[in-house]
Amino acid sequence: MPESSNSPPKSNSKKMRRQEAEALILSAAEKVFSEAGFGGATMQLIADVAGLPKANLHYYFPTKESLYRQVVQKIFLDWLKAADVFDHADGPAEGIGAYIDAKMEISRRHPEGSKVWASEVMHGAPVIQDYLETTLKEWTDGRIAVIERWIAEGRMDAIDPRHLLYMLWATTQHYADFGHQIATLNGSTELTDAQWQEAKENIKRIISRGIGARD
Amino acid sequence: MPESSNSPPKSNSKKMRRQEAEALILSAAEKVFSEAGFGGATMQLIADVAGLPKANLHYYFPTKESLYRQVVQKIFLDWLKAADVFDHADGPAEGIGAYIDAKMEISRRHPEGSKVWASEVMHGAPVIQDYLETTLKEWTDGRIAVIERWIAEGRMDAIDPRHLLYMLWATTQHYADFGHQIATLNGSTELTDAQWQEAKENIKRIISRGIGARD
DNA sequence: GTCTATACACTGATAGAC
DNA sequence: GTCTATCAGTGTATAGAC
Repeated sequence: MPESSNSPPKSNSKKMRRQEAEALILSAAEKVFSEAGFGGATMQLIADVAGLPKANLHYYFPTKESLYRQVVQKIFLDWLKAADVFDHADGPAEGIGAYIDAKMEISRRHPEGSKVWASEVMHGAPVIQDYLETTLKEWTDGRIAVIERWIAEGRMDAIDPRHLLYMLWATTQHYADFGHQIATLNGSTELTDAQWQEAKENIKRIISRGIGARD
Repeated sequence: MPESSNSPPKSNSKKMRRQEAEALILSAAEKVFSEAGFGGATMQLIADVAGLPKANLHYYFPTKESLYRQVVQKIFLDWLKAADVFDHADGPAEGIGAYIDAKMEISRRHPEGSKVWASEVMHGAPVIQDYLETTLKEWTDGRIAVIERWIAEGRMDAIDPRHLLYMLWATTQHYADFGHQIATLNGSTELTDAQWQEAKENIKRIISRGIGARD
């Protein structure tokens, strides 16, 4: 056995260290990109947050843009996965309610990702334009079909599904993207558990009644 | 009359030129800041868009940050002024409906301003934190009082005014801040007049019914 | 007031020792 | 694989001619 390239322990260990390093860098990058934007973020600052020398970042991610691209991709996939609750529901109040809960939980637990996504889209989606045109468009069309079925079945009013989805995205992501403004208006304090609960309940109630959900 | 500092024509002419130049620069800066973010924007690019040499920008605005500050301030004031329709209304459906119309019109006509504002808040409002704590807080408290009066008068359901306002801001500004995503999902075409009208009607209908407006 | 030329700092990226 | 030292390029800001 002259070949050692397949020896499991060493290979695994190497892969592990690489994955750990990449995850560490991606996490630091998400934080810095969300706070400073792509242009305002520096590789030096990301390296400092990750606790690594700057050159290591360029070893794992050749350019600043490639690092940013992976950050945005990771956010997009997490976000899509969490959105699947939409399908496992009988009617609009249940499905949309679960979707609001899921998205509000993301806004609360991972506001950085939401901000990076918002910033990317606001600047014309230079990096993830293809995702918008393919994956996001397909997901959206699928959800529109579900909503149209609910309408056809008389389970909710005849609301334009597209504008309903935009309202759901806007309202839930607002609590992440504009979290600083909300906290300031809240007496410069982060929302409490109870206030997050109130926010969810208010949104679900307004939208559920607003679309005439009857499930 | 040895003093000529008060001579109206010359003084006016000078002031006019200064105001014109400042307005030109502010307009170019708003555009560039909204497309590239504060960190991504360069004084050179703003100068090119304005059609002026770079040094002229520093003559009218000493630093990049001072220029950015004035852009954000201008947006904030325009936005506050347009929000006053809230008060000249008898009930929630009329007042909130007019507010939605006004904010959607801003999103449509001045999406750049909305994006700059969003970016500023997302990055922790480093420049306009004091506005959030004073002017915006006062405006918000005033509108909360109006909504609470409507609730007390039985003109709408007992919705938390704060979360209702956040929903209004989120939904209307989404059409500016995420306009690129919406256009992409619209077949890579900007929304037509009719689609903007549909958006407004859908939002007003969902929210008006969602809060049980009875005016 | 306006513009050209330039100073000075910083950034992304890399070379090369370990 | 990891890190120090460094380069080339670009950014803000200013000095000084006009």
